[in-house]
Amino acid sequence: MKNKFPIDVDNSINSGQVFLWKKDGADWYGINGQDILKINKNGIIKSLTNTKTNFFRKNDNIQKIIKLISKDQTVNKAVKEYEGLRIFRQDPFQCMISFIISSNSNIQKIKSSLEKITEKFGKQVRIQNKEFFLFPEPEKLANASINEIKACGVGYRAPFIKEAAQMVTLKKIDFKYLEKCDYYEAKKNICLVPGIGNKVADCIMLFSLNKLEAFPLDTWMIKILEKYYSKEFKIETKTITQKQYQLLHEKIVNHFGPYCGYAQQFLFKMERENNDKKWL
DNA sequence: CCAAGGCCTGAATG
DNA sequence: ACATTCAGGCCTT
Repeated sequence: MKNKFPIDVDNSINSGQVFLWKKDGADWYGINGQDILKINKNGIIKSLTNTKTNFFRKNDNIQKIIKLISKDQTVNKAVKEYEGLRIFRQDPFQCMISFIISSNSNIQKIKSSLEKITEKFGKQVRIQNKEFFLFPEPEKLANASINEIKACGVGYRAPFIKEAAQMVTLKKIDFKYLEKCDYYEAKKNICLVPGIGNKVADCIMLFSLNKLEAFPLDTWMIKILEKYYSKEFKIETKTITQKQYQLLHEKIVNHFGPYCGYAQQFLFKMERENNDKKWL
């Protein structure tokens, strides 16, 4: 049986949601927490450590989701252009650290920092004659010194990373719980971590905690809202304040529906590509 | 509640 | 060359 909605692997990987993926020939290899994933040219995903994974979010009814978000004409255009773009379900701890690092940075730099972190703190493994570094366990980063973390090029975010890892080891952040509770409760909790504000929290929730109503509002999305949605979502203030972010999000869920996170991913991809932004 | 400024870093820009 | 700007924000004042 052929999948009517195949995943566009290249575009999905190059859409700013994951950073530790490398292409080798026709195959992609990626680090996902303590797992190594391989996606072949036919789009078949496999865990090289034989771990159960739902990286491709196979429970999403993508047909229904795309139908719903495509009611919006701009999203509809983006969907047609990047049909196979998908949201992955990644390891929450890795996702959290990745997006703490992402703030006020750029994709190349995020990638380089994360690679250094895996090389310095992650377990080295050899599988299928290839070398990999897993993502470090929370304990490892929680016990690292600020300077060791800084050596990975993360700058002032180093103490955030350490403290975030500590909160995970101390169960002040419990990903299992955050997955179960609703969007608002999860957000309230995750924003207690230093270095995590509205935008980073939304990324973590959308990409790793199964919260498809998360709609990360970064500078690009604000530009998009101003460009295509100046009537629907009027931006009142110069900078997006806490209050503004909340109000905007409510209007956005109302407009795009409960799967607005997918809408965001399509819009973001489209606008970045239109501006010739590099992903690596 | 909002605006403004600082912040690590390194690639890109002038 | 060398200085300045900018990059998928956050936090403090």
